[in-house]
Amino acid sequence: MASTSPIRVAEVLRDEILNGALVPGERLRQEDIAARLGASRQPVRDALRLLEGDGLVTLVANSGAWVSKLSERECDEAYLVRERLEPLLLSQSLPNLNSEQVARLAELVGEIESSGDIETFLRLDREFHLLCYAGAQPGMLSEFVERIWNTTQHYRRAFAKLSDPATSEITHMEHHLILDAITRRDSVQAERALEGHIRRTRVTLAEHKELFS
Amino acid sequence: MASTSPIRVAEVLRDEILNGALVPGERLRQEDIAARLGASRQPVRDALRLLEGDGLVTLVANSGAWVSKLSERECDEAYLVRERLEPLLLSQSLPNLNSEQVARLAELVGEIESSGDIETFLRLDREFHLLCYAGAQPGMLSEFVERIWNTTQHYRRAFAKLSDPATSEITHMEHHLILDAITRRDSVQAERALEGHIRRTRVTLAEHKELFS
DNA sequence: ATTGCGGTAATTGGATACATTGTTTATCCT
DNA sequence: AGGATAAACAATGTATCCAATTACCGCAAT
Repeated sequence: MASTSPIRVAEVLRDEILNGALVPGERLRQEDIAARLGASRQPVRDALRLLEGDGLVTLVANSGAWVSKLSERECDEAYLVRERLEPLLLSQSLPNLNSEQVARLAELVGEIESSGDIETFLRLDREFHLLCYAGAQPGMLSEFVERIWNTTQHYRRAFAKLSDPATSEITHMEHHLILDAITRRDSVQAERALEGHIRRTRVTLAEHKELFS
Repeated sequence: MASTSPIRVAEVLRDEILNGALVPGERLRQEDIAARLGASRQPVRDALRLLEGDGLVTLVANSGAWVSKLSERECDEAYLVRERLEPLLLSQSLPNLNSEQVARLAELVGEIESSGDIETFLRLDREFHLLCYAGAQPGMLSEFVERIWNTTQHYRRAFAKLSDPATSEITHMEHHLILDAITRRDSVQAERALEGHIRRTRVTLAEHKELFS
């Protein structure tokens, strides 16, 4: 079954939002997108509604569409929610993670540590965290978590750009601790390590108000 | 600023889904809705996308739209997420709840206890819980919570229909305990009482697999 | 120089017609 | 009678056009 135009258009726009080609606050004109992606305006409108549902686009009736921005408060809230939901998702995933997945997680921890540029770090970091959750059944919980990852992507990129080496070192240690608990199948410890990692990131992020100008 | 057709159509459909006029699994034909609500098909499609974003409608490309169903597992997951998120939301709300709101909560606890029919109970119960959160800033967290309340509405109705008096008595006591902690502005206790209430509901719900036939 | 108002242009909203896809029904063959 | 295939039908997807709304620009008044 081929996917319909709105879904394809939404995927292109979502990728562009996540990779930084489209930035928060940027205007999205239906006609521009339609011309660029070779569709008519109707499917583009449909696609924008899909992305609105994902929190990535803000539609204003009779005015237009914009890539969504997050205020500092909203970003802090996103991290508070992550602290609550991701350990739960990890606990659901852990019993079902197979040995290949755990081996890949170990590789990722190493690769993240030696990653040289921001984009590689972001990609690997995302892969690590989402792979931790891969053993869980798809559903509302994983949708919420993915939604938060997507809506905070821009701010994680900006944050990574100004992180100092000491903070990066802490991040790497935290990843090791999460991995260790996963490897030992210690769900309680894995949840605690993950919650602490997210909380420490939130607190560190709160020291950089200039990200939200 | 008058709201546009898709938003109005979505509101009507959302109300019908929440009040039980439309039930999970029911087919939603674009032409039927368009004729019934006096719009053309385009705004109806838009509205269905909006409701899809809310989790209330399931769209299948080239096939159609249905009121979403929840499996037993999904419903359990929704309650697990509630256990994590609603105490957080309550903690954000509590400092800002004013005395009128707290007085209304006290009224509601009484009204819920003396409610005679299922629909009144559902309405008041919902009002109680959402009013507990009214002091929090709108954002992702409150959107997630509202989304869960809406997607589980049908199952809460079905559950309320077969609840025995002993379970109802426990529910009323739990409401009292939540109210007491709120009245005293004891955030830690309020969160605990709420988490326990939700968890006990989840566990009780899990004993009724027939709800998910 | 600033503010307010009116008109116009740009863009979005919605209706309608045609295209496409999936399901159902009818027909043919074994 | 049962299965396979083709045609018809129903519903969704998309293109196009007209309607409606908002934002912007220019001009006049203070």
